[in-house]
Amino acid sequence: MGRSPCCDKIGLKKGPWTPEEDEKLLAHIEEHGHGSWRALPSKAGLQRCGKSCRLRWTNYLRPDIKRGKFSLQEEQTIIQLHALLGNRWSAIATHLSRRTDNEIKNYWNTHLKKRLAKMGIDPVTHKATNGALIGTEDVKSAKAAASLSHMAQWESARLEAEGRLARESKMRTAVSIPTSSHAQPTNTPNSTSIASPCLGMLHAWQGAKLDLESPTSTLMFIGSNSGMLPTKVTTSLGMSESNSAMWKQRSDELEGKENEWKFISKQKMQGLEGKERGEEIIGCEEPWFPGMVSVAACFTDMLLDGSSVHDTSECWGESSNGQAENSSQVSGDGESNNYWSGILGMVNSELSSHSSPLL
DNA sequence: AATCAGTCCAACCGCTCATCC
DNA sequence: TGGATGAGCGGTTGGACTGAT
Repeated sequence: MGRSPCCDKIGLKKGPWTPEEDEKLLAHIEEHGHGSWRALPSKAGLQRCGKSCRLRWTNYLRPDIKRGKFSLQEEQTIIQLHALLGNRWSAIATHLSRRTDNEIKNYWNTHLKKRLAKMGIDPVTHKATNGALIGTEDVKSAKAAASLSHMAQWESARLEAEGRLARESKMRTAVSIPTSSHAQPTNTPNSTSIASPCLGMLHAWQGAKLDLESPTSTLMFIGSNSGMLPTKVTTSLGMSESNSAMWKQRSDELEGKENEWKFISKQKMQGLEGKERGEEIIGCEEPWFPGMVSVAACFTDMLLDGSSVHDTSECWGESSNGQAENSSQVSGDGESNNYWSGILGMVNSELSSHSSPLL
């Protein structure tokens, strides 16, 4: 079963990377792109296996990686997506701004999982460990839980479809980008990792606007399966036209971010410490896409209880300020307590009572 | 100051999937 | 069609770091 480790070859180094190795890898990728990872080490003059080079690049050296503490919104997004997707870190990472799957996985295992467990929530099932749903024990909640499970499958399938679209798009982009020493390395994760946090949702929205029957469209699901399309909602995700413009603008900004590529790489090459430079240049504490979590909260709110579908444009209006107001949004009217409001409320209260390092 | 336990995270390993021939 | 190969993903490990005793 499986192949022998690629690093078993004699003479290949393992373990922590030295600054010199980082510099070699960066310089080579900047000039040539990574091409075949297996062939890269010899071309770059590294005594490493290609796999090790790829991991070092994708998890650490890539200039578009955002480092540092996770914001509250990022935490909430991770929790929500984990409830929907499970340990599919790469899928979760596509919805978080420039975070690597490895970083998200580490953060989940070292912080969020423990925090949920501490609060009496099973980090695997996202249910209270006593088996009862948070805050409720009635039939309605059980129904909602069943609904969540079913809808999570839909969402999972939708995300997979998005992923395929992203990969196809990336391949097309890689082909169309002119190859030169100044071009972004082809076939790197950057083209998607930069834009993906909102592109997934954007695609869903755009797809919904263009084709209401799209299999990857959330609207198709909401509309055709439950018939719950809110009348006040102008798009699948409850986006007003003004917010549509905001999204368009934001996506344009995202594309502009790619232009920072070479600049950031060069600064790293000048011997500046990667972490500091990365934060200084890239790091805006503002969430990459401020509406993301609010939308997710509204979406999951709808997932849990179709009857509670409300004017989701509220979420968009609120989300534009980029603040973490989710708990108030998803907490509902008090009677329709749902899963997310339970989790997010508890997370927020936990954070505030323990003076979270994020605050 | 020394020791220990807990935390954090970069890196590795093994597996699966996709692609090519 | 099936084997070989490349790439990606998720689980796990090990060492550095930090705080408590």
